[in-house]
Amino acid sequence: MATIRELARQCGVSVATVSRVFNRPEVVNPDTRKNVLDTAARIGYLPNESARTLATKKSHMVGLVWDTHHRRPGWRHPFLQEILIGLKTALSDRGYHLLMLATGDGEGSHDRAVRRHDLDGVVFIDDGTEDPALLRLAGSGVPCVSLDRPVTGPRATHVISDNAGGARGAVHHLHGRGRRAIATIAGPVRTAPGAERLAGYRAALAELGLPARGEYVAEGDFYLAGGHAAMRRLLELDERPDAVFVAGDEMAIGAIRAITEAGLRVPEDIAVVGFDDIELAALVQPGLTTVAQDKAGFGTAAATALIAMIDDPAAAPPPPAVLPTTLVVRGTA
Amino acid sequence: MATIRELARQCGVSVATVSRVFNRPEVVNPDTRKNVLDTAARIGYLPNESARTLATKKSHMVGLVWDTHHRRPGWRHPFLQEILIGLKTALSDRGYHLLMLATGDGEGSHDRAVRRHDLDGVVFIDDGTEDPALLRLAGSGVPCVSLDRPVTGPRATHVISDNAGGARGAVHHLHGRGRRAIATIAGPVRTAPGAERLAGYRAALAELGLPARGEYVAEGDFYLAGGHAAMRRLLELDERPDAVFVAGDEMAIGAIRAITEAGLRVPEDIAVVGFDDIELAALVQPGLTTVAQDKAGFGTAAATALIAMIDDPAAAPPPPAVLPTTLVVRGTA
DNA sequence: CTGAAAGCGCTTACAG
DNA sequence: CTGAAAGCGCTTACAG
Repeated sequence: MATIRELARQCGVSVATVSRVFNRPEVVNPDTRKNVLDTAARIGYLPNESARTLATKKSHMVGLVWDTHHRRPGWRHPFLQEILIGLKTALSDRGYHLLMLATGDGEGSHDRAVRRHDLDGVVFIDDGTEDPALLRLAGSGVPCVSLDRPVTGPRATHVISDNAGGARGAVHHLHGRGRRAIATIAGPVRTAPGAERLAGYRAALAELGLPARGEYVAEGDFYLAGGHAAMRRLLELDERPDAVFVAGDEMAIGAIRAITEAGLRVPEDIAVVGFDDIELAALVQPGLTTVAQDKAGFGTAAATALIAMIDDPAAAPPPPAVLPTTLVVRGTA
Repeated sequence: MATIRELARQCGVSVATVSRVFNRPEVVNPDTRKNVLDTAARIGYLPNESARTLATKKSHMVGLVWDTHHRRPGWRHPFLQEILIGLKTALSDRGYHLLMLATGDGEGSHDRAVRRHDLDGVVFIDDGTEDPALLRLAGSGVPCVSLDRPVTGPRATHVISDNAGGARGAVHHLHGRGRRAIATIAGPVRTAPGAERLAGYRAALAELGLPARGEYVAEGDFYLAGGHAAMRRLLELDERPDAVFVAGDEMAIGAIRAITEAGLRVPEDIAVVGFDDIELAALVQPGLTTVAQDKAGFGTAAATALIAMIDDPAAAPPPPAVLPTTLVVRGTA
C-alpha cells in the first residue's frame, strides 16, 4: 500500500500538502492539487483510516447497537432489514460506515466499543429494555439516536412513528365501516409504541363518542402467540367486539387465527386492523388492513439526525423525528 | 481517556510493559501484571483500537458486503436477520466486530474499504451476481467467505446448504406420499442454490425411476410472483402434476396461491414442498412443508472459516462448509 | 499557498 | 522479565 509519504515524494511536495488536498482541497493550488489527485489515482493511494482516526479522533464510523439479548433471546425487529438499508445508504452517502456492536461481552460493552474505536455516534435499536449501558452511553455525550423509543442525553434524540396518530386513524377507519364495539390488543405499555398506540385508540374512542370499556383492552407482547391469547380473552366477553385494533401485525395474525378457530369470520364478524405493515401483511389471505410505518424512513431519519449532531458538536440535539404513518386498506377491515 | 502512557506512569512501569500485559500477558511478571490490570480497571483504561491497528495492521474488524444493489433494488435475503445474529455472535466471541460496508459509492468501493480500514476479512452475502469488485476482493488475498455461492481465491471459501440433498429429500418425501407426477419450480440456474436444487430434483427422479419430463421444470426467480407465474404454466399442462417441489418458500406461497385460484386444493390435488423454512412457512395455512436451512449455522460457519484463515495466514483456505438441511413436514405435503 | 515538525496512542524488535 | 527507541500513516498548528 502506497503511503502519503510515497505519494508526496512522487509529486515533489510535502506530506502536509498531500494531506491538504484530501482534507481541504480549496486551500491548495489547483495545479498541484490536480497533480496530486492524478498520481494518487495512478498509484492507488488510499488514506489509511486508522492513522486518520488516531490523529483526528474521528473514525467516520457509527455504531449500531442491536441487542440480541440474553434477556430476550429471539428478539426480532419487525423490519430490521429495511431499517438497515435506509441507515446504511444515508450514512454511506455521507462517508460513514456502520459498525455492528457486539453485545453480551459483559456489562458496558457498548460504551467500551465506542471509546476504543472513537465512534462518531451510535444508533440503538433495541426492545425498549432499560439497559444501564445504553443509558450511560446516551448520557455520555456521544451523539445517539434511538429508534422507537425516547432517550435523554446531552446529544441524544430519537425517531419514532406517529403511533398515536396511526392508531387513531385505524379506529376511525373501523368506525367508518360501521363498527361500534371496537376493542384493542395493545403492545406492552412499557414500550413507547405500546403505550402510544393504546393512547391513540383511547383518544379516537373519545372523539367518536364511544364508551371506553376496560374489558376491551387486552395486552399482548407484539408476538403472534400473545395476539392469539389476547383475542381469545376478548372472544369470551359477554358483549363480543365487532372490531379490534391490534397494535402489531404479528399479533394481528394471531388474533385472526383465534377468531377463525372460534368459527367466526374476518371481517364479517370481526374486523381487524394491524400496525406495522410487515411483509406478511400483504401475503396472508385476506390481506391484513394495517397502519404502515415508514420503514426506510427510520434509517434515513436516524442517519440525518446523527450526522447533524456530528457536524455541529455545539448544537442542541435535533427534536425527535416523528414519522407519519399510512393506513393500508386490504381485506380484514 | 486515559492513555497507555498515563497508565504506565501510574504503575511505575514502561509503556512497553503495559502493552505486554494486554497482548502477551504470560511474558510479564505476575505481580506487575496484576498491578497493571488493577489500575487499568480503576482508571478506566482501554487500549485505543486505531493506534493498535496502525501499529499492527490488524483491525479486528470484519467487513460485511451486503449488496443492496442498484441492479436489484429490493433484494432481500430470506433470513438476513438470523445470519446476522449468528455472524455477530460468533465473531464477537473472538473479539471481532462487523463493519457493514457501504456499497454504491462507485465501482471498487468494497476493496477500497477493506484496504483503508485494514479489515481482517470479509463476508459476502449477495444475490449471486458477478460483481467485479467482489471477484477482485476474493482474488486479492484477504480472507473471504461467501454465503450461498462458491468463490475462488487464495484465501476464499464459502458456506452453503446441502441444496441437492435437501431437494432430493423433498422429492423422496413426495414420492413416499404416493405422488408420481412431480414437477419443480426452480430458482434461477445462474445461482448456486437454483442450480443445485434443480440437480437434486433430477437426481431423485432418476433414483426413483421416474421420468424426467422437460415440461415439468418451470424456472422462477425466488420471489412470490415468479412462483405464481411458474405454477400457472404448470397448471396448463395436459398431464397436470400432482406434486411440485418449489426451490424457495416465497415461490411456494405464490404457487399455492395459483393452485388455489385454479380451484384446486393443496395438498389433495397438488402437494407442495418448499425450501428455506422462512418465518412465513409456519404461519400460512395450511403450514408449508419445506426443506429447512440452518439459518444461524450460516453465520457461525462463516465466522469460523474466516477466523481460521485470519489466525493462520499460511494455511490453505478451509473447504466449503456444507450445512445439512432438515425436512419440516407441515400441511402441504 | 507550502513545508518542517510535533503529536495522535499503540507495538515490537533490540538490548540488557 | 523489562525499558528506550523507532515506527505505524496521518493531521495540524506554526512559520514563512
